[in-house]
Amino acid sequence: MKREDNPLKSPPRCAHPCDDCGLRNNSAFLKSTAEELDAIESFRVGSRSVPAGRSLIEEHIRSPQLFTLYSGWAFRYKTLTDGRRQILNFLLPGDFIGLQDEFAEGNTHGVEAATDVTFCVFERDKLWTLFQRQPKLGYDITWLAAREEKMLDDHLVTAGRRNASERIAMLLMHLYRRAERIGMVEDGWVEFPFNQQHIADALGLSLVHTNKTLRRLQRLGLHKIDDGKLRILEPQALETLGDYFERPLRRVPLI
Amino acid sequence: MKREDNPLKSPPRCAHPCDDCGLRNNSAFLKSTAEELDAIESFRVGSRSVPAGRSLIEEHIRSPQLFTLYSGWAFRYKTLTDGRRQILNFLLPGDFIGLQDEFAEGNTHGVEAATDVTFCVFERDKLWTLFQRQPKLGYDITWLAAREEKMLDDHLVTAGRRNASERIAMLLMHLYRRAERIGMVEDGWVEFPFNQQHIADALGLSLVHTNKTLRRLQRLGLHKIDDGKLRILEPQALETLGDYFERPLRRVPLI
DNA sequence: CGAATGCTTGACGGTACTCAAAGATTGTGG
DNA sequence: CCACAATCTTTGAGTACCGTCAAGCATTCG
Repeated sequence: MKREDNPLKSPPRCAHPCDDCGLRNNSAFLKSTAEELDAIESFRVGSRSVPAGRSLIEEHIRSPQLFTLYSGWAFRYKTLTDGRRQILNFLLPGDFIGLQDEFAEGNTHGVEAATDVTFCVFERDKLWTLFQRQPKLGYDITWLAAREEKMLDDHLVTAGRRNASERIAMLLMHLYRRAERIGMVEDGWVEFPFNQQHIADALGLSLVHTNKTLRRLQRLGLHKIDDGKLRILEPQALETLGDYFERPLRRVPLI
Repeated sequence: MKREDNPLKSPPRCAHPCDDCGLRNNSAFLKSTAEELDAIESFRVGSRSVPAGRSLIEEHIRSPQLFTLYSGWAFRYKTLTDGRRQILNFLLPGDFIGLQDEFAEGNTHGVEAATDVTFCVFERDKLWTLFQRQPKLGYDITWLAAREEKMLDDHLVTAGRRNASERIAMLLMHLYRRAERIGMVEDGWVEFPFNQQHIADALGLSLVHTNKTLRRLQRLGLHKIDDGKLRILEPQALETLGDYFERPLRRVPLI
């Protein structure tokens, strides 16, 4: 008998085997075969939790492990030596974490929990074995990497070529759509555990200017952020302003 | 008897089989086994050339093919609907191109040749077959994707958190180091087929401001750009200014 | 030699940054 | 339960970095 808990709503636990994984019932993800689940199971070495504000991966230290986020919000970031921080992207349940430093010596990203998070842990050294045993899962991982690169492309366009209000419009729609896709929206509200410094660091803006721009869009009635939750009031207006239209989202593989 | 031409120096031609590939003699790349070469060979459907300034991949059109750049410089970019362009990254021989739109409907990047380029063409539909037949090559492709994502991370930090001179310092060092790695530096000079508009679009700056900043760094004696070639005069100064230190570069797989 | 492309420079303006300080909210300990 | 600290948000003032506009110059090419 499966427990089928939903990590998005109930307190997460992931001690159970992958074929009983609450996230896998989510319609945003592709189904895996029994053999694939088996391979994932032996790739996985356990699960961990980290409270909001703490690190999953310390910057500049190559983690010997890979993760799949199971519940909560996190983000990847890098900092310059004088402390300026850039958030690279935001992580939601199902996101596969850590592939980027497959080869880097130092100079790696950090990953921080924005809410309390739970995640599955995989041994990096077993990655190659996984590719051998189940090429399909290797293909899936590549697919996930390509998808994340695509998101980075969009963020780079944002940071490079959009002005402040366009940036904010783009980010809000992006995050909302992604959360919506995996069923994290309830009554039009999404959990939004980011403060204005996070938004500023993601968009390459200063805190003050972020505040003023955010406030202006909210006064215009385009969105609302309240009590750690986000609501989109005028999706079309925000999409047009940000010149950002989320393409139809396919089902995504889950490792 | 192998021809062993060097695509970096002599006029490129790639009608010959992969085990006779000029690029594979380059010490920047990992050696492949005979079986791998065989698999790559059957994955490949031919080679093509495109003159400077023309497209390898049209923006917004999902290419049914994947490429490996064989000779020359190219770049990936995206444009907003009002024409603002952002260059996402630069492509050198050995770079694998097109994985990013593995799933995107429209909304894809464009790829343009900066010099005359030659590249190998692969059938996207055969990618999965390749993973099955040679998981190692699948692993390599993932590796390449992760590496490119890492470069995007760095560019995002640049666009988001560095000022104009820091951006330029970072970009010049980045491009120089990458070109150097595959032996494209001769007497301290690298082919540099980019105009100031390219640099501006890569860094998220205006043309005018790019010009003034570039000029200032050149007057300071940090670098020289002349006749389509770049020379780094003060690598340390540029690295410090850009807060960007290229990590030791490993050998890279070549598909 | 005129057109096209790219580089350079100056003038001016605005978007976004910095500095500063005052609310608002939350958490903590006495 | 209140006081105080800590964190985050908000607002104002002044500034600067960078963008836009405009025009001149250099080089290439047909």
